[in-house]
Amino acid sequence: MHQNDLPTRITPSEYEKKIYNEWEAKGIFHADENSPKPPYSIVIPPPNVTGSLHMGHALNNTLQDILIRFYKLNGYETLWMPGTDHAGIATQNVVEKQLAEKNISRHEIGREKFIEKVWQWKEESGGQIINQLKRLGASCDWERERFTMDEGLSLAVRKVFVTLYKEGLIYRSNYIINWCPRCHTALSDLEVEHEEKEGTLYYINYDVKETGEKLLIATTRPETMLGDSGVAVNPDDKRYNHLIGKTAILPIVGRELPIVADEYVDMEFGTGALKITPAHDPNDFDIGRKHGLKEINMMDDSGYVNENGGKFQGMERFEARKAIVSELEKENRLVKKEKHIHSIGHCYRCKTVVEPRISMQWFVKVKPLAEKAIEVVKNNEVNIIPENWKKTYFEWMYNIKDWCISRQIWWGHRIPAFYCDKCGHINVAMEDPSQCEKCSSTELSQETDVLDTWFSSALWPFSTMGWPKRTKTLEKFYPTSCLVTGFDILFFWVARMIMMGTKFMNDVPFREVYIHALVRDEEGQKMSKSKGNVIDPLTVIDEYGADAFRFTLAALAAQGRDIKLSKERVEGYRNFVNKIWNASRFILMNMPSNYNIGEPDFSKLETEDKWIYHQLKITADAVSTHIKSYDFNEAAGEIYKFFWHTFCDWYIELIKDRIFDENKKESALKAAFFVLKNSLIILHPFMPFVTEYIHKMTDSDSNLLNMTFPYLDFSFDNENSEIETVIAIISSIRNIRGEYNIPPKSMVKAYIKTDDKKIINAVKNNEKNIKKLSRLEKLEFTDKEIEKSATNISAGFVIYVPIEGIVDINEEIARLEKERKSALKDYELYGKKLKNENYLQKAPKEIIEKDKQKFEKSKEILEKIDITIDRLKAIC
RNA sequence: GGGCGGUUAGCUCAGCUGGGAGAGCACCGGCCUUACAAGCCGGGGGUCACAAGUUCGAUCCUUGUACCGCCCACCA
Repeated sequence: MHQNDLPTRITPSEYEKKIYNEWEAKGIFHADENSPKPPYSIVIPPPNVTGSLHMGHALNNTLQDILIRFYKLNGYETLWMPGTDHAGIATQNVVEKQLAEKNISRHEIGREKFIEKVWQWKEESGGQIINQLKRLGASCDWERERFTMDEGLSLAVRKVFVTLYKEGLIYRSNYIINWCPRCHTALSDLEVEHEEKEGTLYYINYDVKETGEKLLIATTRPETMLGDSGVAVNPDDKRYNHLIGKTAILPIVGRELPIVADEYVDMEFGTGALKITPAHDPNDFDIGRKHGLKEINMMDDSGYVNENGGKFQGMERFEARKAIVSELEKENRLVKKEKHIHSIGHCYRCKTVVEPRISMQWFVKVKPLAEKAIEVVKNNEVNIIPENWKKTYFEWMYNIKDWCISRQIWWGHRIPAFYCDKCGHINVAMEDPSQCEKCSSTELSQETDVLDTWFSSALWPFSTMGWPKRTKTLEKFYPTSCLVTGFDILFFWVARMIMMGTKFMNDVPFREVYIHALVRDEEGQKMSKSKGNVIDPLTVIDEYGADAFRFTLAALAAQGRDIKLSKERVEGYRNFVNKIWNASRFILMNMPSNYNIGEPDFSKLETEDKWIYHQLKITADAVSTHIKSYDFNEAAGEIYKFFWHTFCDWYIELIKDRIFDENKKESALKAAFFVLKNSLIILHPFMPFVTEYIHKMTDSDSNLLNMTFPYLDFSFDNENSEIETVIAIISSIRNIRGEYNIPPKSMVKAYIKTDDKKIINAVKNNEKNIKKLSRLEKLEFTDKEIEKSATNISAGFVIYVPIEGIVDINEEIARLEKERKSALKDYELYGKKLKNENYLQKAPKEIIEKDKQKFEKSKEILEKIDITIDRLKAIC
C-alpha cells in the first residue's frame, strides 16, 4: 500500500452506513437463546414510536451499546432487545393535530377510524427512530423488535390486568383525579407537572346564617365556590369554635354550607377558615367524604362552567374566575387581594393547567406491589447505580398512592372490562365474554377507556421476551443484566417495572439499574423545541461522525445531573478519530502487501515494544474495570490517553528508525500492529465504525465484534525503565529547545551528567538508544562538560546544552532560581512532614515511603540546581 | 414544607472509599519534522465558594453560611 492511496482525513459518512448494513446483513447482533455462553441482556427504554431521536436517546443508547459490545467482546451471549412505545396521549395528540389541520375532530370520524389513522401514522413514521438508532450504531437484535401494542405484548397486558383485577389489586372507583381539560382524560399524579407561580389569594366574606356575623375565607380559585358544599375550621381554633355546626351562606349562589371542624385546617394560613369544594380539590374531597358533604361538580370536561354554575354556565374556567371576582366586588364581598405563590399542576403532554375532578376511574392498588419492590432494592437484588438514587426511589415507594390507570383516549390498550347492561356486573376475563358471567345477559358493552401507556411499559422486560408464554428467550435472558436510563423516568417506569417484574415473574426485571444524567444545551437549559435550543443528534453525526459523537457522550457521562453538550467537545473527539485513522494509516502503508500478520514473536521484542505492551495491558485492564463499574468517562479517558499520548506520541516515534530499516521493519511492524489491533478492540465499544473500518483493511472477512477483549497475560513490569529514561532525556532536551527557541531541525549537543547506573546503561553505553536519540531529537552526546550551557535538571541527571552566543548567563540563572523555588517548596513541605512524630507514627507506611522518595527527589534536584547556579555565577 | 445535587484553571468538567489538583477546549511561544496542521513540541494559569470542626494531614469526612439547580408534597 502506498501513502497516496489513503487520504489524511477520514470521512465517516463514506463508510458508516456501509458498515452498519454489513453488520445487519450478517446478523451479528442476533442473540441466540440456545447459546452455551453466559447471557448478558439489556432491554431498550422504548422510545415513542412516532418520535425522533434526541440527545437523551443518543446518550442513553450509546451507553447501552458500549455495554452490549463490551460484554460481547468478553464472551457473553448478548441480547439488546429493541422496540418502541405506543405513547398513548402523545401520539394521539399528534394525530389529532394533523386532523385539526384539516378541520376534522376525532369525534367526527369515530373511534375505529381514528385508531386506523393512528396506525397509519405509526407505519409512516415509526421507522424513523429505529433508523436513527442505526445511524448511531446501536447493536440491537432487530429481529426481535417489539412494539407495546403488538399482539404478544397486548396479550401480556391483558393477562396482567385480568390477574390484578381478580386479585382485587385493580379496582374501579369514583374518585378525585387530575383531569386535563384539553386532552380530555384523567392523568396519574406523576403525569402532572407542578410549577410555582404567583397567583392571587382572594379574601371573601361569607355570612353565618344563625348569628349574622361575617366569616372571612381565603381562596386562590374563587370560581370553584360554585361547587362549595361546606366550610371547615380547625377544632382547636378559638376564633371559630362557636361556629361549628352552624351554617354559612355561599355568596352569589346563596347555598347553605355546613360549618365543620377538621384538623386538616391550618389555623395559621389565610383566615383559618377553609371553603370546601369536594368535587374540585383533593383535600376538600377527603374532608367532604369524612363529613358527608355534597360533591357538586361545577365544571365540564373541557373546563367550562356547567349547569351547576347558574348564570356563569358556559364560561371558560378562567373567564369565570374574573366574572366571579368582579361580582363579589360589586356585592362588597371581596375584602382584599394578596399576592400568593403556589404551585399549579400542568398536563405533562400539553402543558394545560389540570383540574382536579371527580370521576369514575380505574386504579391499581400499589401498596402490596410496592412492598416487594422495596425489598428487592433493599437487599440489592436490584442494584441502583449511582447509589444516591436509591433514597429517592425509597422515598417515593414508601409514600406511593394508588395509580390511576384509565385514560379517556382511544389510542392504547382498551381496558378489557365488559359491563353488563342488565345487572351492571363487570366482566373481566382473558377472552372477550359473550354473556354476563352473573346474569347471562348478552347485552354487554366494553369499557371505552384505555390503559395508561406506562402500564404496558411496566411489563417491557418480560413482555418483549414472549411472556405469558414460557419462552426460551425468557429462560436465557431474564432477568436482564442491566437497565440504562435517565432519572426522569425513575418513577414512571423503573419503579413500575420492578413492581410488575417481581409480581409476575417472581424475579427482578434487571440486576442493575444505571442511571445517567440528562443532556442539556451549552447554557444548561433543557433542550426543547419551544426554546429552539435543540441540537439534533443526526446533524451532529452528519457533521462529525457517529464515533466522535458517541465518544463525546461517553466522556461526558460522569457529569452529575446535567450534561452540557458543546460542539467543540465533539470536534475534539472527531480529531481523535482522525488520529486513530492516521496512526493506522501509517502502520498499514508501511506494511508490505504480502505481509503476514501473525502473533508477534516475543523473543524478538525490543525494549520499546515491551514497554508499549505493558502500557497496553494496563490500559486494557483499566478500561475493562471502568466499564464494568459504569465509569464510562474513565474508560474513555484511559484509552484516549493511551492511544494518542502513549502509542502515537511516543511509541510510533520510537520505532520509526526500525520501520525505515529494512532489517528491522518486520519486527517493528508486527509489534505495532499487535498494539493497534488490540487498541481497535478496546476502542470498538466506543467507536464501532472507524475501528471496524480500519480492521477491515487488513481482514475483510471478520468483524471486530467477534474478537476477544485483550486481557494480556504477559508482564514486562520491570523492563520499562530504559524507555522511560529515554523519554525523560528527550523531554529535557525539548524543554531546553522550547526555552531557547532552538529549532527542531538543528542538531543539539548535550552533556549528560549522572552517576545513576540505569541511566548510564540506557543512554551512555547504549548504541541503539544513542542512535534513537540522534534521529528522534537531533541529539548528539558530548563527553565534555561545557560551561556556557542551558541546563535542565531532573531527578537522576542534569543535561547541559552548550549554545554559543544564545545563552545569556544571567537569564539562565534567573530561570534556575525560579525552578529552585518550586523545588524548595517541595523540599520544605516533605522535610517538615517527615519530622512530624505524629505523622510518622500514624500515617501508613506506603505513604511515608512515598513521601520519603518525594523528599529525596526534591533534595536531589535542589542540590543540583544549587551547584549549577554556583557554577554559572562563577563564570560571570 | 421535605429531599437530592452543584460551587475546582478563562470556558466545560474529571478527581473512584482523606496523602498536597487533572483533561479537553481556549491562551502564549516555536515548528508545513517523510502518519496526522483535525497535526507536532514547549509553556503560563487554581488560597479546590466561605467559615468552623475531626485528623499527623481535608478538594475529599462533619456542621453551618451563601448563591445556583432539580425532584417530591394536599396548605386553601
